[in-house]
This record gives sequence, C-alpha cells and structure tokens, in this order.
Amino acid sequence: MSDEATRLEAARDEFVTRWGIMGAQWGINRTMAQIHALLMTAPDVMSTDEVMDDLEISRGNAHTNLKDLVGWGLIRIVTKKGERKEFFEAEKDVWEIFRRVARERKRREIDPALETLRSCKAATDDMKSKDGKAFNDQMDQLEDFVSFASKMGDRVASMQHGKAIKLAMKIFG
Amino acid sequence: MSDEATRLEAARDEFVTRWGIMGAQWGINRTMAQIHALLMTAPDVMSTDEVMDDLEISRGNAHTNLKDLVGWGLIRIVTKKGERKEFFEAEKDVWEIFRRVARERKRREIDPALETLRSCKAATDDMKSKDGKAFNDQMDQLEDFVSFASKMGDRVASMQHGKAIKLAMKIFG
DNA sequence: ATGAACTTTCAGTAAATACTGAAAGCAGAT
DNA sequence: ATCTGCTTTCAGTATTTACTGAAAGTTCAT
Repeated sequence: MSDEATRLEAARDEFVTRWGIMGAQWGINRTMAQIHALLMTAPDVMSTDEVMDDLEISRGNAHTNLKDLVGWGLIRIVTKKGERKEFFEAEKDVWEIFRRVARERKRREIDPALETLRSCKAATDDMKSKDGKAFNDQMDQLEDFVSFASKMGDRVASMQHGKAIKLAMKIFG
Repeated sequence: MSDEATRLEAARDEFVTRWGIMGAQWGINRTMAQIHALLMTAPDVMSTDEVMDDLEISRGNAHTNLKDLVGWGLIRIVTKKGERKEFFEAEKDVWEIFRRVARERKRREIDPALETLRSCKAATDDMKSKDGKAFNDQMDQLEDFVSFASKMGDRVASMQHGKAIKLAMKIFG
C-alpha cells in the first residue's frame, strides 16, 4: 500500500510537470500551470509553504502565481478557523474550469482584439481605392468572424454541462 | 488620394503592430504574428526582402518566421515565372484560417495533452486508496472533456463555412 | 568550373520573461 | 507599543526566447 502511495506521487509529479510544459506552449507561465495541476490533484487544501516545498520554488514566485490563479477564478482562498494562514483549493469540475478559462480569455484577449479590428476598420471606412477597400473588407471579415465565434463560445460556456452534452449529441449524432 | 494611401498605410501599420502583441499573448512569436498580419493585408505577394524592409527585421528572422507560417499552412510560397526568388501570399479567407489554426493546434498541442492524460490515468487505474482513486478519476474527467471538445472542434472545422453558419443559427437563433 | 541570385543555418548577442530572497507591510495577540 | 505569524512587494539575477548578420549551401545559367 505504501508502494501505491509512491506510485501515485510519481504519477502526480508527471502530471504536474507535463501540465507545466503544456501551459508554456499556450502562453501561460509554467509555474502557474504547475501550481494549477498540483492543486487540481491535491486531496486537500494547500498552504503557500506546501506549494513552495512541493515545487521547490521561492515564496515570491509561489505567492504571485497563486494570486494570479485566484484572478483567473481557477483556485480559491480557504481559511481554517483558528489559523491565520491562507490555504488554496482548486476548482476540480472540468466544465467549470472550461467556463472560467473561456470567460477570462474572452475578457482579456478576445475583446481587445475586437476593439483593434473595429478601429482599423473604422479608420478605412471611407476609402475609395481598391487597396483601401480590400483592407477595410478584410478587417470586416475578421471582425465578423471573431465576434461570431466569441458569441458562440459565450453561449456554450453559459450552458449547464448536461445541456451542452445533449446539444452536442443532437448535432453530431 | 495620396492622403488616402498614407492613411491606409497607417491603419495597416496599426493592425500589424497590434496583431503582433496579441499573438504574443497567445503564445505565438511576435514577429510571426506581424508577418502574418502584413501578408493578410498585402495587396500583392511579397518577397523576403520586402517583409524585412517593412518590419525592419533581419533576413534570418524573416526567413525563419516565413517558413514557420508556411508550416502552419497560413501562407504559401508563390513563384513568378522568370524569377528565381520566392514570394509569399497569405490565406485571406477567415474560415480557412480558422480551420488551419484549429487543425495545427490539435496536432501540436491537444493530441500530446491527451497522451499525457491517458498515461497518467493508466498509471493509476489499479489503485484502491481514496487518493489514488480520486486522482485517477480526475485524469479520466479531464481526458473525457478534452477529447470530447477536440472532436467537436474537428467536426466544426471540417464543415463548409456556410453550413457552419446555418448550424449555428439553428442552434442559437 | 565559375559565378550570380537566391535560401538556409547558426554562433553570438540582445531582449523579454520568470524567479529569488530579503525587506517591508499588515493584523491580531500580549 | 511590541511581537509574531503571515502576506506582499520589488530590486537584482537567472533563464529562456528571439534576433542579427555573416558565412555556408543550393540551384541554375554560362
């Protein structure tokens, strides 16, 4: 049984490491992804010091990334009565994780992108030359597509998990 | 009319710059995103030297990123008869751009992620302890969700643009 | 075989990003 | 008012990533 505990620790380590590498590819800081993986698979809440020890990182690093994860809504602060320390706990429901990531990426990345596209389009709305019209049209197409996709994402992310699955089944057999 | 040309150039510059910043947030190299923006809004094919001049970057940098974009299927090499030089042209259809990005991200990022999840799950399939079971279950849920989402993405990306729009309309009014 | 017109590679360098550790800040207990 | 236990900040440093420019490679014409 202690063998099982050892193997579990190894599997979890593997997961944390690889999730970190993946996060980096997605433009997310490696440590942040690792802490997320660690907490997603933690049987209990963890303190900053436990995270520091497990990942062998500094207090500053742990602190910053824990707070960023709270900002993304992917983990939350838990306090134990009688203890002054903060503990952290991850959202474990995958659908809920998806919803929160979707919501934040929209807010942080999609909305500003749409702003850019709209402003580049607006700046060329009155143009008469072939090139001016082509540019304006390209901005328009991009804007249309991104805003449409964003709306679809919103709709899906605001559904209950069960409903989303049913819908997908209906569409794709 | 020359005023219009100047304003167009400014709008295009703005687009290129901002697309680069956005790319960086998405884990894509800034120069690559800028070249993509430049070519998406280019009235004609462009040579490596033209890209170098427009963005004020070195030959090596231009070369590497142009080839990477070809690897993503977002631009293609065009040759002019009588000329030995290579020219580049971007895919401008937004739906097609979406499909190619979706396909590549699946191949490069989603599939390896699934591999990780499966292997971490498999390593704990036989566990009996509460913690072991919980970890195994978490991996299973993640795997299920990611593979399901990936399949949905595939289906959508393999549709014709018109069909996808119709489907979306049908679902979401 | 030589050279012209290009493409590709890569060692070295610059820039961006992430991390550390120590100091400062804060709040409740004494 | 001071101490204790904890959180937060940040200047300095390390690491990673991107870029340059020059040299080497390729291809085709002569």
